[in-house]
Amino acid sequence: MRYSKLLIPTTKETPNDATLASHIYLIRGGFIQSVGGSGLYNFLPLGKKILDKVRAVVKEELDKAGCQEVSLSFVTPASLWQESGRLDKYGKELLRFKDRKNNDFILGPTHEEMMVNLVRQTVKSYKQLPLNVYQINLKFRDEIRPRFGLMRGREFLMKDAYSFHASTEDMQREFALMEETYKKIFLRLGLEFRVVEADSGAIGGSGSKEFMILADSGEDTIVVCDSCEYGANIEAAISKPKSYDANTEIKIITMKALYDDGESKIVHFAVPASIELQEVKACNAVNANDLVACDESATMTTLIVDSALKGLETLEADEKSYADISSVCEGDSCVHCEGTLRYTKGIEAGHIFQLGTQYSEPLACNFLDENGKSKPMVMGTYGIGVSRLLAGIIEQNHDDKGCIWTKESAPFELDIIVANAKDEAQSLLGENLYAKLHTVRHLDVLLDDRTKERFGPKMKDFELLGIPYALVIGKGLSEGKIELIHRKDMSKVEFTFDPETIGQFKYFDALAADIYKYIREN
RNA sequence: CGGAGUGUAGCGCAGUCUGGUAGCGCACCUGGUUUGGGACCAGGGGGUCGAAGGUUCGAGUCCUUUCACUCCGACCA
Repeated sequence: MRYSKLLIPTTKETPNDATLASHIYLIRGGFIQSVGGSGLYNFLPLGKKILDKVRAVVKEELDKAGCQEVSLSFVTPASLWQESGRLDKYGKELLRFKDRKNNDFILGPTHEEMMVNLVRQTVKSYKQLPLNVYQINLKFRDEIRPRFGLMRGREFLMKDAYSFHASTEDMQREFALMEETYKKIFLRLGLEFRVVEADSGAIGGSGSKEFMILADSGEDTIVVCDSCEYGANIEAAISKPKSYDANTEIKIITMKALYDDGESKIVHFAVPASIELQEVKACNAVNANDLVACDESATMTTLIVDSALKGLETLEADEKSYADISSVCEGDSCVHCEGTLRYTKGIEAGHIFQLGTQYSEPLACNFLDENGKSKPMVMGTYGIGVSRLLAGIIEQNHDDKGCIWTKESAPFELDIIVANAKDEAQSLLGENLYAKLHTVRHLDVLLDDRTKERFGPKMKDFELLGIPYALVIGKGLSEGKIELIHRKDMSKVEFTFDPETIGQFKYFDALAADIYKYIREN
């Protein structure tokens, strides 16, 4: 494509609300445009192109794994959510509205209900199972505080897959297959990532794993082992139990636990004084929806003691129990291999869950087994934040000049920069190499043929856009030299030819072949 | 929802304290010069100053109300 014809509104100035590299460069590179409303973005031509490429990678790998793509209605009747019981539970993130007949609707933040509804109407027999259906569609979550551009928008593109099985074993087999499939997707996109054990949160279920893109700007803290594969979100991380003696100083934390039905109760947690309480673990230990800070209370009715202290403390309470509620610290030992655990930051870009029958039971998504007996289907659910992946790729691949897209995500494979588009020889070579590489060899080439820009801005735009290679046709031309620049490290390779042959079409083919070969082999 | 802040041209900002013709940089348009690292000269277009109400001869500026957005905390792909 020709730069002169494309809508690529790059800017020199940074938008004032952007702090994260991905946010800054996606806006400055003209990939996306803020809509003004918070957490809402338009995708401009280049952003859309990248989104489609990333989406294609996701689709290809899922299809290879036997998943089937569908597309669910974005607007969801509220009655379905009433059925699953989530309408009241989900809270303000769920955007609700009415149509002209005063019927209630929501914009889907996730689509378990819709997908279960699809399947329960069409699948009746064990012979039709297993089934894994997915869609890559918009989601809307009315986030309390959207921020960081595509990292946490209110409207975002997500791949959500749902699998349906006749047995837990078969669901677990699919869960493992999805884990492998996700790894392939993340590898193809050129991401450095880690699969970690996670807390299931609002989606529910057990045995969930998160796919974390490693980046300092990540919002999640993850615990990783330096000698084995073990990794876990800090919310779910465990370490080798530490030993304490009776003299260990103990601290007690008082919190208020909130429950579904609006009830709440004061709970006390006891952990070694040197260790932090892990709130998510603590919350799970009392089966609460949420824990909030509250004033200290001397009367202990409900007490949860960290299991590491079992038998060592002398605390008394009406209701006393033990649970793992302590935070894993850096330097702790791995439960699997004696290695040392350390913290790192990650961006949650994928999450896979073993759901069981949590949705199939209330929504009566049943099938008849070999004995003609009706049973709820066993489900798994698997998500990838597709638009978030774009942000993640840039968080991991950028420098102070701009984006550095990975091979499968780059908006173009090559940027042919004609340094001075009014120079006839330069322009001629640019046009002909473009024809040879793009039209004949099907390399995805951007021809920077702009006559109004000089060399400087063209280089700046190349750096900002993060195209893997630039071919610079400029001053060296009269000596038979053109340069290929690697965006990643800005290193240069020269291609030479006899300057006498400039203008003779047949020689372009050999040059184009050299360049093509070089790009494909590096 | 708690705390802090900001709304003035497409973007980034000044002007508000002390009321008196709405400005600057970038971007954009025209002409010319330039052409390997965000060029230069000359000319030009673009604003209900977030909104509503009030005070005043006169409001971007003062008063009241309201809306939106951003940043820091608790939730999420």
